[in-house]
Amino acid sequence: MIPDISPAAVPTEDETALRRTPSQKRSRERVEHILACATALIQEKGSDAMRMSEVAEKAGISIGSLYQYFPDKAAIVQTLAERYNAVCNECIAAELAKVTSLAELRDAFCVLFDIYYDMFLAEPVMRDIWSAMQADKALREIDLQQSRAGGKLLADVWARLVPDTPREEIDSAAFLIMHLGDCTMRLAVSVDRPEGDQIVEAYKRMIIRDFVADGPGGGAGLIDISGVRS
Amino acid sequence: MIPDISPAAVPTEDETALRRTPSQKRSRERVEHILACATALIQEKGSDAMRMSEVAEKAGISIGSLYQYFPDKAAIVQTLAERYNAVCNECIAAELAKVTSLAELRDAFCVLFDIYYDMFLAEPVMRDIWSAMQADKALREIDLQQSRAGGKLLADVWARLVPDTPREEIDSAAFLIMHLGDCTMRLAVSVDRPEGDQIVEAYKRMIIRDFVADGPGGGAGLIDISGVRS
DNA sequence: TTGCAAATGTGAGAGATGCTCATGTTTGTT
DNA sequence: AACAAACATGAGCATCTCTCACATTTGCAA
Repeated sequence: MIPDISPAAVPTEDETALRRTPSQKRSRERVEHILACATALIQEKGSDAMRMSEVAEKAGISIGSLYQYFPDKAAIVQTLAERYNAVCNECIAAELAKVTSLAELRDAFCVLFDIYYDMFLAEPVMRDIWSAMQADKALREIDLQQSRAGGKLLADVWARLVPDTPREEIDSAAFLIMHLGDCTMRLAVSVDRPEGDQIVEAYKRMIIRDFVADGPGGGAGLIDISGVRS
Repeated sequence: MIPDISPAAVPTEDETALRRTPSQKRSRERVEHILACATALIQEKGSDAMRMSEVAEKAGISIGSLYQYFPDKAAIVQTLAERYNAVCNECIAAELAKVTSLAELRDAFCVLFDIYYDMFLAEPVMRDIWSAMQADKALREIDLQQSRAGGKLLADVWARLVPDTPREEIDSAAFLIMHLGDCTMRLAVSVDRPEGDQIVEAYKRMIIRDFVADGPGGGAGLIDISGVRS
């Protein structure tokens, strides 16, 4: 049920963080191998404690070869992050593709966040990488872009279901929902299991209210509710 | 309106991160001075780029004296973070103290998040410190504790207003609300101004629905809503 | 097959930074 | 005045990221 998220499962797309695009087969495999070794080391001791010399040693290559492809340590983290993000976006797009009503949107979100939660639980490396990204200004930008990308997917669907709402408001609400979804998942996996489950459920309930078609402010609760002071 | 949040304004409380508790007046002042200089450097270039040698130089002391009081670089960040957190908790407590109804709770939250947002806008150092904390496992724990502390303040008030709700559910919902409030603020100050304002407003609307006394699921929306699949 | 340029591989070491420790100085107390 | 405890110092150790001059391999054309 959880999508395969291992580095090997997500082949080279953009890889904007690479220093040189490997053209020969040997070096293309090498890049994959480096990423796999780095992932293992991050899982073992965390990306902060992971040393570039260790990555090279584990991959059976020299430190110089490592830097041939990755301009710095952050580039490894960035590449892994982009691959994880791509997987997440595919999940989101797949789940939203079926939606044709607010009720379905509600259901899709429940499923989506369950998958998301399971992915985070199964892949501690994802958490570590996110932490590492927060410390670096350039990498933080990537995290924002990811929330924006997910938000756009949601906003496109949502806008069709509530056509009379200003697109700008939908956009920022969708952006916020996706970003806080991320935050919730990371919070949930940071605490012990039963509490983490409760937290995910609480977030789902919170968001779902904004997709409910009936009731006051129906379908646009997050976007426009009367009686709220600005 | 924004509380004074400069290091000097929040005198020594616990300072659990200090290596040695300064007993003489000279060294107590020195610790304050170190923190002030560190704050200035973080504001100038970020905590990651801040060098321990720079802190010592700016404070006019030797590198050895610096390490006399702070066991490592993270301890400086931690001390500043604890002080900021203390200020935030005082704000929360002050705002919640007046609350005697769900409607007042709703208003208190609007005010609280406005203050919070202004604080983040006025103090870029707070953002930087939070980023630095995320990269370090021990410091991340402090961030969680902060959300828990704020959540407890909220839960105590909330539990009185909806007495028939299981305390456990209130706790995790309150924890989540405070934590996501933090996340929202940091998101809001990471984007350009008008969008940041919209994001804060959207979060307030989202949370407020759960404090609204009338309407379906009134007063406990986040905690228990019928028809939600688990 | 041979020759050659481009691609790839190598690792010693330069440069930078967090932090220690042996030693010197100041403070408060008797 | 004498002494212990607190405080201050900075050269230097340990560690880590990343570079660069040089060696090797690959793909391809003659």
